[in-house]
Amino acid sequence: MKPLMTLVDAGKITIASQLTDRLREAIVSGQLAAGAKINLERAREQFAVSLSPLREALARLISGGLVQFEDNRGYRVAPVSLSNLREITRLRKEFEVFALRESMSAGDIDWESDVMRALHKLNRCARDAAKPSTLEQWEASHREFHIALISGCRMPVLIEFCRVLLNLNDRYRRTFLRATSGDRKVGAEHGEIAQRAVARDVEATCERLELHIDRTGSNLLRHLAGKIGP
Amino acid sequence: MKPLMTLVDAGKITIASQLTDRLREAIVSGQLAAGAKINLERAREQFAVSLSPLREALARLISGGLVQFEDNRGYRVAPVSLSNLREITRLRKEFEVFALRESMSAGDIDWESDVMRALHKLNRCARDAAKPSTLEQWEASHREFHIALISGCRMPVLIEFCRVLLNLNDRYRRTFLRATSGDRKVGAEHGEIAQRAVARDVEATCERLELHIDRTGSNLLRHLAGKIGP
DNA sequence: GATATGGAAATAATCGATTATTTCTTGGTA
DNA sequence: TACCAAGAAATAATCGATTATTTCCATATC
Repeated sequence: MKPLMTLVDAGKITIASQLTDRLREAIVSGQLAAGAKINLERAREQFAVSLSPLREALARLISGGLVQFEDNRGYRVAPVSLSNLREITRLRKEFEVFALRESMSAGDIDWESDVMRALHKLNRCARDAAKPSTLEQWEASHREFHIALISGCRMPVLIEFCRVLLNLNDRYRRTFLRATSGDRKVGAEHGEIAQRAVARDVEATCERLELHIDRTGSNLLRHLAGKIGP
Repeated sequence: MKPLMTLVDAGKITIASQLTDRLREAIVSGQLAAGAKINLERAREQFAVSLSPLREALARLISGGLVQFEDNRGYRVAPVSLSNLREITRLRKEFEVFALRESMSAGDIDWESDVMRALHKLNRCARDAAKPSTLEQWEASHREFHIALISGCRMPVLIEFCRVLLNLNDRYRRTFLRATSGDRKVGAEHGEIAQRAVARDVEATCERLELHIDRTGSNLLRHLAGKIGP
């Protein structure tokens, strides 16, 4: 019996599960390059694990769209493309706005509180381009904020879909927009969306989220086109 | 070199990949009961495979929503519930209709042809309750038809999401509606949707697909409530 | 020169055995 | 009886070694 332990770490215990998180982070952060072949032997050494948990972790990442697989040819990091980024942006608008609308209709006080908590945490994250750990912290808080917004909808499958889209989107931002300074507008947008969401100002909130996703998506597309287009 | 082989089977070669398909089919067909724990040792024997490909196949199925996993407690078949079925129906309406609308806007002649081909194949499937293989064939054709409808949208991520929802939905139908006779109305609905889709009669098509999903969903809900409710 | 062929090296896939963790059972105690 | 602890059995997780497949390269052939 180790109930305290369980409560304290509450996290992934097995190698395969830890590795799943580490690999996802490595891909989303751009540490593992888009489109790159994943050599099992080298990955095994790099992450200091054995083959079985490595394969299991990679298998789990396939349907998140971050890893591709082909029989007898192994695993590779999913490539990036303009069309993929366009689709992700389009789907985020469709799915997240739908989920947010549901949240405002079904969310209770706990949901409202979670949104405000996530907003506060996000606002308190100081991004210091010199310290990568602060960037990672901001990314985590940012993802949590967007998930918190839609978590009132009580649709676990939908939330999971949105989480997948957020991961895919974050990879583009972290890989191709790394140096960007904190873009003042974004912070203000988050605050306004959160405020109006808990106030159940449905149409205005949805409109603003859609605009927010669109604006950040277009910004990303511009940068990406500059890097892989010409 | 085996180019002919590759062309002929064009399919899954490794044990892990074949097993992924077999396990998905076993779950969707109800052969593996919803909510049931998956004992690795017994599964290993039942499917006559070794542990590594078994774990890898199960890992791949997690994010399709058919398999759940917990560290050190292993894998289990995802449970069914009224709320889960309600969510799936809701999401299918939202996303399949969205994808169909896009298809009608972006689909080319190949898309139209695929739709008509899938419709024809589906119509030619005679369901004989005495012959399970005919039921399986119908299921495959039915899934293919719904995928063909939305495949014109050119959004691979969205198509994959819809495929996941279709799998989840099919499990409910195959598990809780097995004995149902061919329900005449459904066949007519498919035909009408396909015809109007290729005619780009956007609003009428979307309306009918939404109704189709809603009707089959409600029917399922009724049956399911009768079996697990009281 | 382009293309095919054979074999070696690299890599992926699988297996059987071992280790770690959980679950079950039994016996003790308040 | 209800609760707890210790040991045993069952099960999950991991490892190292083996097998199968692909990729690469040198050579031969047209």
